[in-house]
Amino acid sequence: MSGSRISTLGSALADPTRAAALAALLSGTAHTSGELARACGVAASTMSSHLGKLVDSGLVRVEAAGRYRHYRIASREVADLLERIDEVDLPETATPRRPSPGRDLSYARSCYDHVAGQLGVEIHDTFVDRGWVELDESDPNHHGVSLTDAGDRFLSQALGIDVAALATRSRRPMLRIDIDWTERRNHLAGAVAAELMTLMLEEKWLRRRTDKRVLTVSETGKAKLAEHFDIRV
Amino acid sequence: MSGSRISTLGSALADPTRAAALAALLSGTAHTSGELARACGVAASTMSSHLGKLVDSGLVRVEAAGRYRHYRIASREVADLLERIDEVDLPETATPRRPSPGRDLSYARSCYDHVAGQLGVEIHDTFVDRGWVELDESDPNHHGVSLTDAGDRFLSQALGIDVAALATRSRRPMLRIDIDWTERRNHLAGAVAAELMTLMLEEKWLRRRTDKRVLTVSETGKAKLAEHFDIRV
DNA sequence: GCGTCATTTCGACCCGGAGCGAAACGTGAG
DNA sequence: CTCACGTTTCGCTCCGGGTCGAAATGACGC
Repeated sequence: MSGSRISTLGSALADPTRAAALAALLSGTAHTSGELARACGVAASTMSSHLGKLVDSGLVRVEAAGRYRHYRIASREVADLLERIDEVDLPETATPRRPSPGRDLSYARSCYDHVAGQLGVEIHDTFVDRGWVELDESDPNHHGVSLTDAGDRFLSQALGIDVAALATRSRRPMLRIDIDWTERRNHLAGAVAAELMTLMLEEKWLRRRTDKRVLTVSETGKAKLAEHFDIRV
Repeated sequence: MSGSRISTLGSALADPTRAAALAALLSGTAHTSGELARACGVAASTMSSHLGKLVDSGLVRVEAAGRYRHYRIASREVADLLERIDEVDLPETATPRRPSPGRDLSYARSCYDHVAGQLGVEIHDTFVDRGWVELDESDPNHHGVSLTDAGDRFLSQALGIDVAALATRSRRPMLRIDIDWTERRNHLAGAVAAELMTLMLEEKWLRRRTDKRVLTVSETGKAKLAEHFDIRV
């Protein structure tokens, strides 16, 4: 039955060490087996065993690279799922009141290759409010989100992102919306969102912290976010 | 770290018996401890232990009812998450080619309280194609989906569903879209979708099979689906 | 070829937890 | 009150799997 699928995936997620490895990989960057072993505080052999299970389960994919092996999350779909699991609201969990330490840590973070967290939500809202995105009805079977002319203009003139060029060199969807309807917190994903985060990192608006998923906003970033998105950090 | 949340939830899902119990509960109806024990083929004491863990994890909620105790999925959000986990495409899993036995079994099924599966997708597509739903921009902080006048008219005239009355007696969102962007398969959820499925069951368009999640389309249903939604089963 | 280094495989240990039956608890019926 | 029945708790067994160190494998550089 379908239940066995759930338990199989659940088993893969059940171990704290594997979950820590996945959390590290959720930054979107690949890591070697040794890096992950050190990061999670276990022996290399232990991490090797865990990574084997994660690969078998289909959550993680591995590429040979000389004498190293690079592990990464298998797909954006998997990354999205893991983020959703990480954020789902479990009613009975006595809600450990995470506003205190949680606010700063979760204000901005990366989800695979795009910006999520509160900052991701605010960027999304700006795109919607200013009419830079619209529901794409052109193809009846493709209820996606597409960039408006105004959105395209903003990206090229203000940020120097050439969406047309991006489309030619990347086959993935240009723009998606990762949605959490129950929380009414959406953020942008897809190639454009990935490019946007890359730019923010390269231009040093954002910096990765030691925990690779957490992003901090620099002084430059505060100014730029206010200038371009009217976001006050 | 956030990883521990994932592993906690993973542990709750890791056991096949617990997964089977969750699958049974995903039909949206409540079940007693004994029913679930028989359905999953384990002793009552074993199921009691599993249900205790599921309640502790926040996935399941329980209500005392005389000398019975009714267990149900904790929230729609949890049901949505479980459905997503159940359907996520794990690349390396050697994709067991599910079209053969999967097609019939998954054509129509219930997800908590609304119709999902291929039929759910087709109903959603009809609502979109005919302009019965639209992106709700009225409240800038509420990027939901709302029924258009045409949609409201269809529901009341063709099916006798009074959306205004529904809104007064139910505080939950009238309409949501459960989205799987990567698969481009969306289906309708929310109070209206729940009411729609209830009507289809009462009017015997659909019938629950022994596996409570699976729905079969009756002859009446085929005619009605063709008439109202132009869906050929 | 040989040493080095990252990684995986093997063997041994041990703890968590899934399973059952029996007994205890709680509620409803007579 | 007492019995019947659904459910939970307890005590127990047993298996799976997470952990490590040691040894084997595979690549690179000299």
